[in-house]
Amino acid sequence: MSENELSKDLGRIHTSTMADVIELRIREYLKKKSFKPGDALPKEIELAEALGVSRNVVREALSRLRMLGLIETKRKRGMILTNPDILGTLERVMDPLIMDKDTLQDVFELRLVLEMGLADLLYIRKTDKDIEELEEIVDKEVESKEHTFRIKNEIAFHGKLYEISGNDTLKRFQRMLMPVFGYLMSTKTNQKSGAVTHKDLVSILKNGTKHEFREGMYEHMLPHFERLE
Amino acid sequence: MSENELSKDLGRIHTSTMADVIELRIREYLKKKSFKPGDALPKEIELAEALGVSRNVVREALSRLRMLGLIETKRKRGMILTNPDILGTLERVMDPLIMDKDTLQDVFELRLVLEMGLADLLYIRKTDKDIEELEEIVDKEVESKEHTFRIKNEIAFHGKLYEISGNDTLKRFQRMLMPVFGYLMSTKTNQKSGAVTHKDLVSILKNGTKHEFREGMYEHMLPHFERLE
DNA sequence: AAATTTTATTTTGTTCTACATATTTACAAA
DNA sequence: TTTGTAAATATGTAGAACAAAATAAAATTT
Repeated sequence: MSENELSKDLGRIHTSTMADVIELRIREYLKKKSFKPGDALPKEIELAEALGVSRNVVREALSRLRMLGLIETKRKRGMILTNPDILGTLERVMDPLIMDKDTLQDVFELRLVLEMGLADLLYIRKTDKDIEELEEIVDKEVESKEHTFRIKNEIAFHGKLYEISGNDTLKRFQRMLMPVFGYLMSTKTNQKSGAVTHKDLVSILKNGTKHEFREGMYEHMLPHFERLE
Repeated sequence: MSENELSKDLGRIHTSTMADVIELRIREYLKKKSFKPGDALPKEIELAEALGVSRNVVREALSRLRMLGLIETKRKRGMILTNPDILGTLERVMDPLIMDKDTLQDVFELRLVLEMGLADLLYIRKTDKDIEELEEIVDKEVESKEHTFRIKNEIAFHGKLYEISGNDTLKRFQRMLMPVFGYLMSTKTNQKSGAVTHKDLVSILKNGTKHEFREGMYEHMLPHFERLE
């Protein structure tokens, strides 16, 4: 692996392809001209000629922007700028099996941070109906001790919390983080959960203070936090 | 805008292009065959033939995967799967000027959640040197009351907090959220900050408890939280 | 004159061919 | 064993061509 060492020391040369360049140029162009959603972009041929590349290259770049949700194209009408789906691309790459170890750990911690920071939104937006639904979820917990059920229930409980937050982006984000979290859990031996149970958390959310909830959540997550350093 | 209303009610028809389909198919293929980073992909022509489309379409799809950091290609060696840069694409679309209102609000709240959930990591990882650096930052605050300086300083302070968290992904994520936050701040009239200052927070982080820090951060952010509902 | 149908036009979507370029592989030479 | 050279090969880029869809314009009917 001395070759790898060497390339690390020298720094890999990064010969970017035309599509890379053009993608950037177009994005810069849109920003510079302060395009807003709904505005029409130049035609493919115009872009190709203006940039001095083939239509093929332009299309590869545009294909990327289309994936990002930055633009939409209609057969004859041309292309228009659109509100991007900011999490759409994240979903494509958030796969624990292909992520490097450090990022995996980062995402694990990110989830803990989110969970701990959720309390304020919850206490602003929780309703009686939400509490009822949470109670339903935790009531089912005592019924089964089966492993697969426990996981499902874990997901249901925490998922519901994010739902209560009333923040769709946050909720979707959490749904993406879940597989990563689950993957790491499955690789680690010690899986015991904290002293504070889901049932306890619901009880606090119903009658306790925000501060108590935060402390409870911390205790609930304690085994995870204790592993950090 | 009744047309827009109508299309919203009916649900937009989603005529996906070949590149969309092929991109998905290739991603599914990689997952199904459980490709790992370093594994070589089939050649472009092989993919094109196997999928029954032109090489061009395949290239548009591959161009997307290349942008996601999922694959890397070398001139003759072919393509290999790589550890994707999970935040790379987020950076491309996290622009307050083109995001829709709801997402903007979601991201605003997301930042509050992160900030509130940060305490645990901070208390696990803070060092004396970190505290010193924070003190340096807040010391500069009293010097100038200029608007641009205040913003810069705000960024420096909160940025340093994320740095202390020792989580690169989190830090990078925060850096992306910053412009969104800044944009929303500039549009809102009431910009007064909380009763707890940066200086107070540093003092707590130095000598106080985790719990006190959380309460302090909440007070610091109070004007933002009060706007929520 | 207004409404409808037909035709023409335009722009993206897709395919195909061709060639340039870089890099591996194999082989030859020092 | 190392270095240099040539052949092979996969990707990168270009260009032409046509299909398909949606608009705009023209022609027709009412």
